[in-house]
This record gives sequence, C-alpha cells and structure tokens, in this order.
Amino acid sequence: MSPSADRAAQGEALSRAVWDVLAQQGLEKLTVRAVAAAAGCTTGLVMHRFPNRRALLLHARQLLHDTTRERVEALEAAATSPRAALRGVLHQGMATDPETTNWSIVWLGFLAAAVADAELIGMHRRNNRAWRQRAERLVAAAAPDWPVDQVGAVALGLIAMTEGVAALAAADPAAYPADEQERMLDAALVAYGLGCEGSRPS
Amino acid sequence: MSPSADRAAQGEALSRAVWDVLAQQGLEKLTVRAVAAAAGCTTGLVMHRFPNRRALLLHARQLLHDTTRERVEALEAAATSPRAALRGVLHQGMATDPETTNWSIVWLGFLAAAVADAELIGMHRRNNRAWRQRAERLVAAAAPDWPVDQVGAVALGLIAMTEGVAALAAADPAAYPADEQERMLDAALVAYGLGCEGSRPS
DNA sequence: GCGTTACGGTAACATTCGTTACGGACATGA
DNA sequence: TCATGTCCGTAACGAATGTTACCGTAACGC
Repeated sequence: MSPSADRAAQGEALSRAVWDVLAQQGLEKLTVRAVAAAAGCTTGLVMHRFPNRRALLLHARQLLHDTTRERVEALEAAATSPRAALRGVLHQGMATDPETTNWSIVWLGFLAAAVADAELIGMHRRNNRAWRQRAERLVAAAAPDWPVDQVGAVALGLIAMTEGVAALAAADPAAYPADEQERMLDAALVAYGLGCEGSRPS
Repeated sequence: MSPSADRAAQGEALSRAVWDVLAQQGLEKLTVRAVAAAAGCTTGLVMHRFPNRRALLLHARQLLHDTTRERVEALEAAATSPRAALRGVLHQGMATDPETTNWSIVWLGFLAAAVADAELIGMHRRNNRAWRQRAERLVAAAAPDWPVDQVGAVALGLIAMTEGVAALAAADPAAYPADEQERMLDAALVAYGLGCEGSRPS
C-alpha cells in the first residue's frame, strides 16, 4: 500500500477513535491521550498525523458527515419508491440500534463542541443545510403536487422530528425503544399524507 | 433577608452564571474560574457554596428544569383551550428568540455533559420523562377520543420535533428563523388533526 | 469596646492538559 | 556495511484545571 494511503488510513482510524471516546466518555474526556489510547497508539502518532487537537476533531467531524452521507445515498438508491426512499432515509437518522445510538451521541458531542468553535459550527451548518435540502428533495419527490411552502414545512418537521427523537433515544434508550420511534415516524408520515407500504398501519 | 435565603440566592446566581458560560463559551470552557468570572466573584465563593464542580453543575441543571417547568405550567394555566395549551407549551420548547435559543444551547450542553455522568443523565431522564408525560396529557386533552397508542405516537412526534428544531435553530439561527419553526409546528398540528385558532392556516 | 465567628478573597497545591523536543528503531540505497 | 531519512514512542515543558489551605475583614453578641 502506498504511504499516502497508509497515512489516510491512520487518520481514519484516529477519527474512529475520536468517535469512540466521544460516545463512551463524553466531550469533557475527549483528550489527545484518550484518543490515542482508544486507537491503540501513543500521543506521538496522533500529533504526527494532525498538527493539533482541533485539526483532529475537524477531520473526525468531516469524516462523520461523509460516512453518513454515503450511507444515506446508498439507502436512497436502493429504495423502490420515492416514499420508501423518504422513510428509509429518515429512519436511519433515528437511534434505533446501538450503532445509530452511538452516532447520535457523537453527533450531540460535536454539536456541543461547536458552540465555541467557528470552524466546527461552520461545518455543522454546511452539512445540516445539505441534509435539509436532501429531505426537501425527497419530500417533493414523494408528493409532487405540493406547493413549495408545504414541502419545506413538512420536510423541516420530519428532519426535526428524527433528529429530536435520536437525541432523546440516545440519552434514554430504555424509554424510547426502536418500535416506538418507528410508530412515531409512520404516524407522522401518514398524518402528512406521505405513508407508504413500508409503514405498518397497525 | 435571612442568611439561608442569601445563600440560596447566591446559588441561583451561580447557576445562572453556569448557563451563561455554557451558552457563550461552550462545555469545554465551563470551568470554575469562568463561572466565577461570569458571576462577578472569585473561585473562593463558588467553592464555599458548592463542595465541588459537579455539585455546581447538578444544581444548575436542576434549576434549569425547575425554571422551565414553572414557565410551562404558567403557559398551560393561561391557555384558553386544550389545543391552545398544547400549542403554547410546544412553542416555548423551540428556539424562536434569543432567550429560548440560549436555553436550547444550554440544554444541549448539559446533555453532552451527561454522557459520562450518571447523576446528570439520571436527572435528564427524570425530567424528560415528566416532560413527555405532560405532552401526552396535553395531547389527550386536545383529542379526547383518541386511543392511547395514537396519543403516545403523536405526543412523541411533537416533542421530538420541537426538541429537534430547537437544536437545529440553536446551531444555525439564520437558517431556521422563528416563522419557519412556527409554520412547521402548525403544519404538524394540522396534519395530526390538532390545529387550533392560534394556528394561522395561510 | 472587644473578642468571636462566619464569610469570601488570595495564593498555592497536585494533576492533567496540549504541545514540543528528542531519541531510538527500522527500512532503504549505494 | 554503513549512511540516511522516515516513522513513532518517550519524556518533558508550560499552561490551565479542580481543589485546598490560609488570611484579612466585617458583622454580631456581650
């Protein structure tokens, strides 16, 4: 393998370690030493890959976004109808299993870290606006005859609902099991007039 | 004023300083010195009021919950109909002005801090379950003939939506202005069949 | 008026943080 | 075989953190 690919793979492994620390120890314990320990190396390797701690966090944040975007695009491409695509994409945004729950915790950690970091908040806004546009495009495809106002309001309601329930379920998994989240999502899609075959009515 | 009331007032002022630091500097800068500076005192006073930093955070977290609960109860008591009560209570959960935006940022900060703190996560769960029960009670009052399943799914959808849009708007106020949040909320209430006079149809 | 006591500010403590400098291990090429 | 350069672990540095100990001061009781 080429040395540059090696370096990129190391950067990816370190970003994954950032996610692990963020999910299991929280933002306050997200230190360079904790990341190195999670990655199975020392702080020396970390500081040779990234100029400083912020660069490490920014890389991990961007990689998180790229990963979720690829997953969403695969879901969208594999869907059999516009409404199924909408439901599938929204469904992966909730916290219905340990994996998505971890992603939600990491997402919350990055958001809290972005409060005082202009670059992190900028990345969040770019990524979130793209995510919102995707939702609007999916809603418009699922309801082609709606006016743009309604598309916007419904798409906003759906992404806000999934982000919100993901945060709630991440913080209290026992109180928000997967099937309750799914019932919530399907009830909302049916109420908006966007129900599809994948949604169980009863 | 009695000395015990003085002490309580000081604790409240310090908790308010915790909120300020959390909203303006983020969780990573939430140090005892930063809180003391925001409160206009020194670290000595802080450490005389609270045994340690965690106790300060726990007190601020509980005071935040108590404050929002009182505000919500006042809104609910002043409402002219069950549906207006539901809408008013949900509306204050969004981030539609600088004050509620600040509260949303603080809420996110506490949630991120609770990841690795058993007591903070316990407080969050107690408070959030009470909040969810209130929403279910309001929905049941607004739609008395609904089965409990529907009440639960719709109430969950509504609180998830408002929490989610509060987080989105707190992180990107320019992209989520107040009127878009309100249109989102009213569209959801109408879609669920819970629209009221306070909701403008156009 | 004076001793006492509670209150709060100052300064120091040990620890932990991000970051830097240094040194050894290993591969490569002549 | 040896010089060279890369890679990464080790150890140290200064700064910042939570916490503690100490000291001045102002209010209160007698």
